[in-house]
Amino acid sequence: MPVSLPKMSHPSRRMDESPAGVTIRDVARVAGVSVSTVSRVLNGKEDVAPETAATVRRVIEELGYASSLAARGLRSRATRVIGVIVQDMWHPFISMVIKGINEVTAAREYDLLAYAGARRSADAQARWEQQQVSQLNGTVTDGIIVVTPHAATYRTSFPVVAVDPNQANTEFPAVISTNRQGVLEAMRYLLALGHRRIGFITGRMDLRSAVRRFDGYRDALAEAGLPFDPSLTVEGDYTRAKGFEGAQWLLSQPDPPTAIMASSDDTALGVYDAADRLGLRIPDDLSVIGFDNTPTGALLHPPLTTVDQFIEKMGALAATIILDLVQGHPCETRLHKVPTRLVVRQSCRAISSDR
Amino acid sequence: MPVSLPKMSHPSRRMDESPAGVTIRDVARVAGVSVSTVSRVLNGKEDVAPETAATVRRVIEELGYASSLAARGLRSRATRVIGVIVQDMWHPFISMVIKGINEVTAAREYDLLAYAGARRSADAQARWEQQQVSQLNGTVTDGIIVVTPHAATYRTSFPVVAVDPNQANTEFPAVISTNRQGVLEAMRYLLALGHRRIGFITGRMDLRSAVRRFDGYRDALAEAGLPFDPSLTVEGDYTRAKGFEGAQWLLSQPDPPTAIMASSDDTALGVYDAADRLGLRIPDDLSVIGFDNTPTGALLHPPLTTVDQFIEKMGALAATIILDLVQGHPCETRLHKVPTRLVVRQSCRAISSDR
DNA sequence: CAATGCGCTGGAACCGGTTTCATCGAGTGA
DNA sequence: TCACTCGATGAAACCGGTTCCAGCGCATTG
Repeated sequence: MPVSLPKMSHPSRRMDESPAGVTIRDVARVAGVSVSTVSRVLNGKEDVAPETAATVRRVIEELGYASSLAARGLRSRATRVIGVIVQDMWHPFISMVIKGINEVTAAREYDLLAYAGARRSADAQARWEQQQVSQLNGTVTDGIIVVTPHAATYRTSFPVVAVDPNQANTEFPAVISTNRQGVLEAMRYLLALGHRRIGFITGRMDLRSAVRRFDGYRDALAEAGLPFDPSLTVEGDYTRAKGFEGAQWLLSQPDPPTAIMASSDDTALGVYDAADRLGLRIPDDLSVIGFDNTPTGALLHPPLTTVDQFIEKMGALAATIILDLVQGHPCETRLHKVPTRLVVRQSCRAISSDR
Repeated sequence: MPVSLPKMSHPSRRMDESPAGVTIRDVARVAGVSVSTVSRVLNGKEDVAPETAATVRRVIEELGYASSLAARGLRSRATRVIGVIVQDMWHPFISMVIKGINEVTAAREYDLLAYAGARRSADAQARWEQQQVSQLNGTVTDGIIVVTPHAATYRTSFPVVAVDPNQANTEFPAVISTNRQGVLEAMRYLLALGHRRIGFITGRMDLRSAVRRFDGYRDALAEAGLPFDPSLTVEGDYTRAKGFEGAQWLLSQPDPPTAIMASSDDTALGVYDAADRLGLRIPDDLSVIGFDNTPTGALLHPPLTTVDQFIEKMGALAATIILDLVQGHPCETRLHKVPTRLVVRQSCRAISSDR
């Protein structure tokens, strides 16, 4: 080993500062082998002498070395990482999707990386989303799952799957739930209980899911031969506050509804608030159905009847698809629908026959 | 432009496949400039002719180019990304911490990247955590916030902050809440209401936070001159199920407690379950206090009195610290405490004087 | 008119890994 | 003994960017 090498390297690595931590070259130097050999040991290649491998492994342990994710992915197109691009990591829906994703990725020994950007204007969001996909992929992740409400109309050269996208026809595979069908079944249940005046509070109508749920409401009325009464529908945005507002308006009309179909559990929560404020008892004076089946719904008094859209299952399905895609199996179908199911609890009651 | 270049590049980039998407070299070639110039435009350097910059920007737009996060971070030590290392991204506590972090990072125009690993054995977890910190840093992120219950005793050369760490003395700055003080104040409240037999359900006792809360319980008793009765304490693990079990055991004792201090809101939820099962009414027959102030606590019947530990604020504080660290401002104090506050709702009642 | 300065640009080194290719030494069969 | 094979290893190219440095053309100045 030349004398000049330590002289050059020590001052710059030990004394001054080590901004990048310990690198593969440090390991190679200490172990007295080349970087190639260290790399081979790291990746478990066959043709390394056992005792050499042992030495290298010991040095790696001593120095606390870990290979840089970025540098690795740069050359060899295979990090074992799946990326998820979201807006709000803490939102219950997204949180549950991520949980579902993680269960699948963890089982197949992939790591999970969720990316949330600094808040931007609404129109910049779509471009940003595409940017992130490009930024992460080809370098940091093997495939990406997009869970933002914004469109996904651009094309990419690497695996991407969308969960609950805004557009119906995306360029890449999408996982959605049967929004229309879910509301349809909930409505049939209410109609079977004898309800005829059923109020509806919409979701964020710029989102496709909200539109489809509204479709389900109207289709159910048509199916039952009831007219669509616009005064029984108010616009919401999936939030509790809007649910409260909307329900209060609906229930203070001259001929108020006997049941309210809410577009989300949060919205249903707002309906509970309004009923409480107006002195109405659920389900005696008012039947309520939500949508999502979030954990809190079961805790309400009375427990909320709701449409389960199996959010975790959507995430799990998206993860399965992306992993198949990553491993080269092409995806046959573009649109994957996860069926919804009505969860009957105690927030609805059959209407008395005197009406 | 030589004829051979397009001939060489087209088949390999357009026809066959483009695994890496469009690179900076593609942009340079199409725009007729060097990669250096494209890089300068990307980073908004001054000394580029306006018309050249405009051309490059147009080409970037046309090709939908986005620079690779990994490659960029490799050379220039500055991605505007903060990393968060967690176990379960969907856990309410962690979810709220992330929300708090994101509010600060977004305001200062940093992106956020949460990393969750494939599930590993408990002992492998600590090593894994250190691995991830090394993997991400120096390449992908500028600084890292660790939000895992596991220790954090290793040393690093780059900015790391821990939230609610298991160990009291970590190598790097930590953000914790005043667990002992929080229970202490809750207990004073119960004692002021006249309760003398107060049950306690612990958290996961391998976690420091649980130990400190237990300390608060005993200190409050000592302060009031009451003896510590071991039969009034049962071990839990922060979950609803254990809360149910523990409360059921406590309440079926010969001389049951009139109030139960639960180590978490989830645990308190289990206490509600047990009370319901045993036909006890809250707060008439039993007073309950939780810890955390999760959103669901306010939805319970009756609304849960609990100790707010300002989880979001903990995240925000951690983010502030890490950003200061990243920007070179050294951190004066090691341990940052976020004070707790008692949130009084309707799950407690003054005990009748006949006892 | 030559020298200097300046705005702009391209070439090349570099970041930390992986991968291909070449080399070296030992064992083996003719 | 020599050519050949084969396992183990090191040197160098490469991934996609950034940044340092040199060079070019042109205007200014002594």
